[in-house]
Amino acid sequence: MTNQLDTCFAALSDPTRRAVVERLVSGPATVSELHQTHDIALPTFLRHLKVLEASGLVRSAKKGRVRTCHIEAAPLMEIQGWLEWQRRVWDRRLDRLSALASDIERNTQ
Amino acid sequence: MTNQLDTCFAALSDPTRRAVVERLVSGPATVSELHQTHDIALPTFLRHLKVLEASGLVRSAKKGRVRTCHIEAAPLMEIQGWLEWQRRVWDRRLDRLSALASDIERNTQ
DNA sequence: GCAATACTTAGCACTATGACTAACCAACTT
DNA sequence: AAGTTGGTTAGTCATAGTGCTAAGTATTGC
Repeated sequence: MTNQLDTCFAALSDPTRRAVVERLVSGPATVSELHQTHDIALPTFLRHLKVLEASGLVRSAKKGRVRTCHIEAAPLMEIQGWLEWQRRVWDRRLDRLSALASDIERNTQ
Repeated sequence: MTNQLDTCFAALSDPTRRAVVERLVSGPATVSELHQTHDIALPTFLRHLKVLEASGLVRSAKKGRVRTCHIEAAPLMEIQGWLEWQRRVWDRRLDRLSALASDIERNTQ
């Protein structure tokens, strides 16, 4: 069961790939444009792009000999959703704890 | 430069480890409690816990022979922050695009 | 003190990841 | 048509990650 969250989190665990995402949120770019700012061999960089595509975070299309990449919002939102869920549970727990604390305070007065 | 984001995203890319986080947001638990619900060998499971600790997402303390784990909110918030940042840039871009679209519409009328 | 409990360490196997080079293909340019 | 550009494939290497078993340590309970 290889989840979308699995591959997305994995994709974002690499600084090169996060940099690509950071670039793509402000608009599409070609492979060479993206590659320019990274000091690694092109084939290596391409593998990073493939990881991003496999995760669904990035899509691309080839026109002539140029491949243009753009970001896909949905997977990012899925991650946000997961985090939001954790935060909610966490917050509820803190609430319970502080409620408990005031209870104790009241009873000891 | 091994970033906190690197290790946190990597930690969360594994379903076993995400399950641990999901469990810990609702309160601390011991190693065996956490292990119970996972069908893997204890040493293997312990390595997952170590990955979580190394990332800063989980802290633990040993009392007697029992180790109790709890979650740390800060790293989760750092991830949320990064995502939020991407979303903001992305949204701004969409705004610019739709503004451009209405400009064109106006000019062609 | 002996046994059970709760981890912990060490070591092995296998797969996956991230880097490289070399060579290749396909589409523009001149 | 020949060369340049933009991307791709294939193959190698080293390291890191995930699973296991077996054996060890340190508390706790009887």
